[in-house]
Amino acid sequence: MIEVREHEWPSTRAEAVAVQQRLRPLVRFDGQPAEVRTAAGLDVAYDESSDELVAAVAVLDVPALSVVDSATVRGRAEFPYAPGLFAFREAPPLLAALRQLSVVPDVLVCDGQGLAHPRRFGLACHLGVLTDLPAIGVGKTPMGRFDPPGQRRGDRSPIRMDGEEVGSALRTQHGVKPVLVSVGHRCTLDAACGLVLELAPRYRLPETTRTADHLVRTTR
DNA sequence: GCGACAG
DNA sequence: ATCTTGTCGC
Repeated sequence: MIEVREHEWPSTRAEAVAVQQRLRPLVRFDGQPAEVRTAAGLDVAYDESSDELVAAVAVLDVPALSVVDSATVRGRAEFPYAPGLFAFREAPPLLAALRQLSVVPDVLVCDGQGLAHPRRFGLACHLGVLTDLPAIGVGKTPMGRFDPPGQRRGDRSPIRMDGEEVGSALRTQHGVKPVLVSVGHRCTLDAACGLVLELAPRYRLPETTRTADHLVRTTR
């Protein structure tokens, strides 16, 4: 079973920023699994009220990409959405879903950013640190700047923020808009991109997030 | 002051 | 995130 690190959930934005700065040094870049046999996709969907939500985790076998475990949780958003503070809204229900898994995945594939974040501590870093599981972020909307990568599957270009490289714009399919990959915890950028390509043999997004996404919209 | 701003 | 028609392509 997944053990979640002792942590606190702030009620104001200023406190939330302080929590990020406190947890940021705990991000590690070593300790990757020798081989990824299972990968978890995580996603959250909201109802009309925008505070009632469904969180889901789907664990897929790698490289078969078959679903080996999953969990869903219904709940309420306790923190308003704010750019840079995304994790305080989505991490609580996602952690609740992760606790329900009977299979501990080798890596968490998060919907959003990892180090490609204003304080280098996006959702993927947050979930990675709190569970101490390897984690990566796969986003659809850029937070940093990058030159368009080549048009072929596998082509990538560095994402930069404040002059430093924080991730990769990765083309998962020919001529399709790239996804934004960044390290969350216990992993390298190269390994993260390699994994995303392995998880996205046919569509733009990894099968992990596609499965989790399908799960949250059929659970409402 | 103005624009930008993961999901 | 969510609100939504038609359209192009496999």
